[in-house]
Amino acid sequence: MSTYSATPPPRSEKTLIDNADRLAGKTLRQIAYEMGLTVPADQSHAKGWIGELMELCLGATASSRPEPDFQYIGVELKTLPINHIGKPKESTYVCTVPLTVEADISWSGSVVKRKLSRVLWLPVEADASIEFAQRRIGSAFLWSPDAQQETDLRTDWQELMDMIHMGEIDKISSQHGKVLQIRPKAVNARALTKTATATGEPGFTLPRGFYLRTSFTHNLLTMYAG
DNA sequence: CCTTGATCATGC
DNA sequence: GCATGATCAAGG
Repeated sequence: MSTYSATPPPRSEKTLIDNADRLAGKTLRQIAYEMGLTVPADQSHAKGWIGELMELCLGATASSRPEPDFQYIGVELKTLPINHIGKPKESTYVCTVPLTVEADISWSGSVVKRKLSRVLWLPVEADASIEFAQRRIGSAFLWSPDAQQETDLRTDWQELMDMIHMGEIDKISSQHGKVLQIRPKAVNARALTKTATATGEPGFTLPRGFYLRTSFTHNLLTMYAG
């Protein structure tokens, strides 16, 4: 995505919020025009476009590294597609699931915890009845997990990672996990990656990702955007 | 209508 | 292939 001018990386949360506030109420078409870009005709071939546009507008820097989008202030950016009744339309991708056994892996050292420790949530209209370019950005809010959310996330993460370390990745379905689930995250269903196995021999399985359930992000909306 | 499993684009 | 940004689309 090339553009006239990317925003400099924010050095404070206030700067980030101020920048996000200036996007609120604007349509994708307006924002794209200001950035010297064109809105894709078909979102099915540009699934991550809104997120990438918002990264440019807000000065995200992490690129494709497993680090927070705003490196100086340790904040992750997540767009949140909202349907016609104000609920999240899709689950939220968090990060890739590590499938090989690694030393000293713990919740406190996990990528899931790091990424979710501080998040700028940016609601975006996503109802099918609204033309893609006419969809508006909503009011962003900064979030950190409260005690209950942290417990739920840690419990799910631990349970899922325990299964992986036991070589049981192929027993994990998307129904595991109260708030955090594991689902495929691959180029297609034939993709393979190395995984731990019960015998300790290397195995191969479909690459997976951690996702937040829509019930979880809906709760965030009611807590912060209500 | 919602969830699950599958998929699209991009940079290394 | 892996990690980022996610949504699509079939079936329950």
